[in-house]
Amino acid sequence: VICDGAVTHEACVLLRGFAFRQKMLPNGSRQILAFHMAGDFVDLQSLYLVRMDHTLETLGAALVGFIPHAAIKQAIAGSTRLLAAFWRDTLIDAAIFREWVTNIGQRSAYSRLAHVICEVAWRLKARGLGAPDHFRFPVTQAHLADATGITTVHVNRVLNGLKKAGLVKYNGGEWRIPDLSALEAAAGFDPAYLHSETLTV
Amino acid sequence: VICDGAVTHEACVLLRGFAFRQKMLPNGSRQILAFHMAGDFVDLQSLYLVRMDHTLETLGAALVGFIPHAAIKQAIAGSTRLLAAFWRDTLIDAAIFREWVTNIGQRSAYSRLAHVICEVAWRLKARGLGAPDHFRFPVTQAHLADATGITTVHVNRVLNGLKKAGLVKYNGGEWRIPDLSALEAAAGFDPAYLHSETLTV
DNA sequence: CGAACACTTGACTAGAGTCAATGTGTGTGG
DNA sequence: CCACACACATTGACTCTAGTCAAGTGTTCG
Repeated sequence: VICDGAVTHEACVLLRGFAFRQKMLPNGSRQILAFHMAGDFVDLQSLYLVRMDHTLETLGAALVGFIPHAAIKQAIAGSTRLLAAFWRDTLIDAAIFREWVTNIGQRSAYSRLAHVICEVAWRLKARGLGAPDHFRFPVTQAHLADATGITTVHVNRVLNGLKKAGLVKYNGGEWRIPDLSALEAAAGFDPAYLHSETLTV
Repeated sequence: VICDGAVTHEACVLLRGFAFRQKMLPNGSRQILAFHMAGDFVDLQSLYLVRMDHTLETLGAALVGFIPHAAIKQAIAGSTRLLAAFWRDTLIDAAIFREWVTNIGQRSAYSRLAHVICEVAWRLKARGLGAPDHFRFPVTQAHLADATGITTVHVNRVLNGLKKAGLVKYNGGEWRIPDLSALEAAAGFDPAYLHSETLTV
């Protein structure tokens, strides 16, 4: 959707489907920085960070809307509440990055994977997408590998471990989580960082 | 300075010294999320993310100022430029978190350490603190370990490797970098993510 | 049908962790 | 002023998690 290094004059919104942000390294490896789902104001940061420092890509078919920066700035100028909501949105993004740093830096491969799945489950739930224990999330194991900083081979093994432990079931992009709290325990997941508490605007 | 879970009504600024953000995990391990230096508006995010999801701590002696949220909001309401500058600041923080995710997720211990040191060197330079090849940065090896997601023992070994390669010299919080571009090469460092280009307010 | 892609599995390797001991400098109190 | 404690740094020996290499097995799709 938007490439690393690009200079943009409009922000984009994910209307349907999924997307993710990634950085490519000179040595060919890739780090996935975040996953996005329908309803995410994916690129608000471009408002003041005009040159992209990473790439935005969709995860399968998706519908993306673009809004000129000028229009957003005008809307913000007219509404303190809107400003607060938008700024807050970018701050939550940052909070999620912080949690990812922690996830990748401190947890075992097993917990890391569980954590990423928990996050997606929670965020989808918060948005009312999919059932509480069953949702669509079309990632390949290679995506999960690059998101967690482990290799695809190891993702495969660890994911099988999670499956054998009865914590997740997945099949072609369809995920089932029979017992979310058990998965959270395995992940060391604490949803506080998602800041989904009532807005204090 | 501010503890995880706390609810604040003022933001803080680092006037002198250094600080860092960290998350503690239930198992006792700790992840350092960012380092801050004199002049950083350390806690602007608290403006709209009132409950802290991590802890802010100083690195040795430091001077910290507090500004009530109400005062900031008032100032922002009166100046579009100020709003842009502040928002931008939090967005750069997020950009740095993204780079850290990449750093920890994809690079070797050797490059990771080099990368953290490069970042500090660049940010100090941008702010005119210390000489280009010589600065003060009072971290212990344990701090570096928790920042990069490796153990203190391994930090010690890797840091010795960097020292033997002639890339860094350090002594009780004093750092010397004889050849920054060589260190950058070892780190795979690209300063683009710091977004220090001229402000486009 | 065959190419491309995702997933799986096994065997081997290596980078980093763990455990444990020792060194070194600094500050404090008797 | 020395003894001691403490925090930080260093080193060695061993272990283990995760990476690498390589060979399959589906499965989809033109």
